[in-house]
Amino acid sequence: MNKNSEPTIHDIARELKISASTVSRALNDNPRISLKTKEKIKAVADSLGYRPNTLASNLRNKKSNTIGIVVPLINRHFFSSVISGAEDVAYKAGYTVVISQSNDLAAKEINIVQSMFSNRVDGLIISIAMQTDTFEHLKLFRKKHIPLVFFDRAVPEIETDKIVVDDFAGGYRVTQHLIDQGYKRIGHLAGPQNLMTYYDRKNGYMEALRKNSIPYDESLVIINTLTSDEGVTAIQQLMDLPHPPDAVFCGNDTTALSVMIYLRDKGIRIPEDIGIVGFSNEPFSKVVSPSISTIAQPGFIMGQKAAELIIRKIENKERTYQTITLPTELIIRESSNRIN
Amino acid sequence: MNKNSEPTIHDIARELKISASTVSRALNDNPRISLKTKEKIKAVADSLGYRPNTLASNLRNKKSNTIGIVVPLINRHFFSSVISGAEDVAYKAGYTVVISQSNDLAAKEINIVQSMFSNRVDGLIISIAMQTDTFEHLKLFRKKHIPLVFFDRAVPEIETDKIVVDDFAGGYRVTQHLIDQGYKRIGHLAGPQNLMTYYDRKNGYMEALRKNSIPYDESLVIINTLTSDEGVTAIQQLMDLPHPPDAVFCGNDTTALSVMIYLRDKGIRIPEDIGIVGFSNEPFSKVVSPSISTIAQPGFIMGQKAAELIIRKIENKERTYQTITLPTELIIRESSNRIN
DNA sequence: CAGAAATGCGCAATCGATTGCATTTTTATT
DNA sequence: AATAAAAATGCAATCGATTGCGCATTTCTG
Repeated sequence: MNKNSEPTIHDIARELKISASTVSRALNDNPRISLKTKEKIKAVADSLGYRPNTLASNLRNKKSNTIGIVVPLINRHFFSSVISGAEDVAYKAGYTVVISQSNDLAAKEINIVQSMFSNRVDGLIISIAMQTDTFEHLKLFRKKHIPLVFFDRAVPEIETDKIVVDDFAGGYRVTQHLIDQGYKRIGHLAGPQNLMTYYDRKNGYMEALRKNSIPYDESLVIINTLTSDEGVTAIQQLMDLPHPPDAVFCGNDTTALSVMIYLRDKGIRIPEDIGIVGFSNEPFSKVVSPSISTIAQPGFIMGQKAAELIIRKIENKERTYQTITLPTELIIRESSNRIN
Repeated sequence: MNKNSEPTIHDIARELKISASTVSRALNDNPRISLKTKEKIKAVADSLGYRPNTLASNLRNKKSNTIGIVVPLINRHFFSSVISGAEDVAYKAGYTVVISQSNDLAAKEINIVQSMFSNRVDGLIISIAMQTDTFEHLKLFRKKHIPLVFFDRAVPEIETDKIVVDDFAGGYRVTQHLIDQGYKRIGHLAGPQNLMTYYDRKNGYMEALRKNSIPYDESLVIINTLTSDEGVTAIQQLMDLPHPPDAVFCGNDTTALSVMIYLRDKGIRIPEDIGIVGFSNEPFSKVVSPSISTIAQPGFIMGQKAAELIIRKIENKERTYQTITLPTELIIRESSNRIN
């Protein structure tokens, strides 16, 4: 073997004066090779410190054993949980996971997806960027029959596997819970309505009102991008109403928190005076005081399911697509619990 | 070209009745090919929907343009921040990032690292698992001259690039701060001492005591793996001492929080009765009540630096190793501030 | 206008592992 | 012992892109 390069099956073959084919088969436990030969080969492989070159193997097998994951931002709890869950399953199934973040920019997302294609990933798991509005880069995967799974933020017009949470039910349950707690005027901080997730949450909210014969009051619903600051602006606006709300369903935990801090500073008690519920069950929601009632989205499980699904597709060539809707869980904490 | 497989440079060559070499050179803008030919080739490549097969290219070039990152757990703010920063830099430099998590298990870490080797990553960025105590799998990278960068949790006995935070200074500053706040008996929840990070934090703590002529009391220092539960066990043990501490420097924010919750339930006031400081500035530490004083570790920046460093090594073959120590920042919040 | 120099391109080997088919070796059978 | 059958192994092509070397064509030089 060449001095400064890795040993290959040919080096092993030369050492034993046999052919590389035999070495390859032996290392893959092919029954056509006798046990005795296998043992000799494995011994030499060990002594040479041989490690198979996955690149070569992948090229020949036209399979990279790699799954691509694209998220808006790695450094966000929900997404990193999904990644963690997916990595977990993928690893156990012998797959490597390559990860990129779109930073919520369509241009970067397109780049990433194409690069993953060139890297011949066996499948792609993606939650699209907020900005993304063309989908040619994703249709490419469909066209080439490379498994594609959306999670959380899916593209309705692309028919493929999807894993989402039941945002509608989540919004519904939050609202019903607030009603059950005796709150009468329930406001809602909603996210961008072009994203199905936020759209569905709001619809769930509206449906719960309807079911309880509570008239829908548009002035109680504010739509923004749900940042901390926008939460403050929104709650100010709500509290300035002639009839301010006595409960607010916040589109995420971030705004729930900023709303709570604002109200606390105004001397308004939570949950006695105003009930607050968030969404997503961010780690902090459990530990702030008062703790924030919220909807748990099973990020880790979503990741696991996404990986399981895509691996089934990669390996079985199933041709039917499914949309898995994971149930959400309402976690009742202090911020909305004034009965018990 | 074969019906159900991707077009290759040979397909382009056949189409134009030229050789694959020319196509390859044209697509790589090799000056040996005339402009006219290049244009023709690129036109055909486009019309065929050609995408280079990175696997083949990587095999031939013995370079995967891939950087491996191994962290204990993806789904943790500090680590996901590092990943995010590293991905950012790597992407801009044309590298793909593959990620795995060791779950703090040595066995899995060894597996992952070997698999990354087989995948021929061009470099490896790693923060070792708590459990890891043999380093052959990492020495392999050194032996083969594949760039290796440690971040946060480094291995002293392996000479390579390292990016760490100044844990010693962090521990020192936390302790000095508690002393400045008038706390007299300062305990410490330390992490596994085989990890330099925790070892250094503890040494910083001890040094600050020494500088302030406070005798070191071994019974005030508890070493465990800093989980939430172990935080509780530890604080119980400390409070059961004949002379319990009036302040605790917790090795991370997780234990700081569980300690605080335990004390609160016991009716002990923070920071009046006991001062608490954590480490790492987890997102929740700012928003819990009382908010937790802590040490900020610049995760995103560490990731960026790590990626920059490893890319320089990959591309320049620098042979000198450096240890970059990033400064830490003491963030004083409510849990330890009883003077102002 | 012959010869030199530059330009443009192709041949074939290479990267390392895999595999269909062929060949050799061993074992079993008559 | 001869032959069939079974077992073990080798040959050579392949995956797709890259590149050193060489050949052919064009352009330049004196």
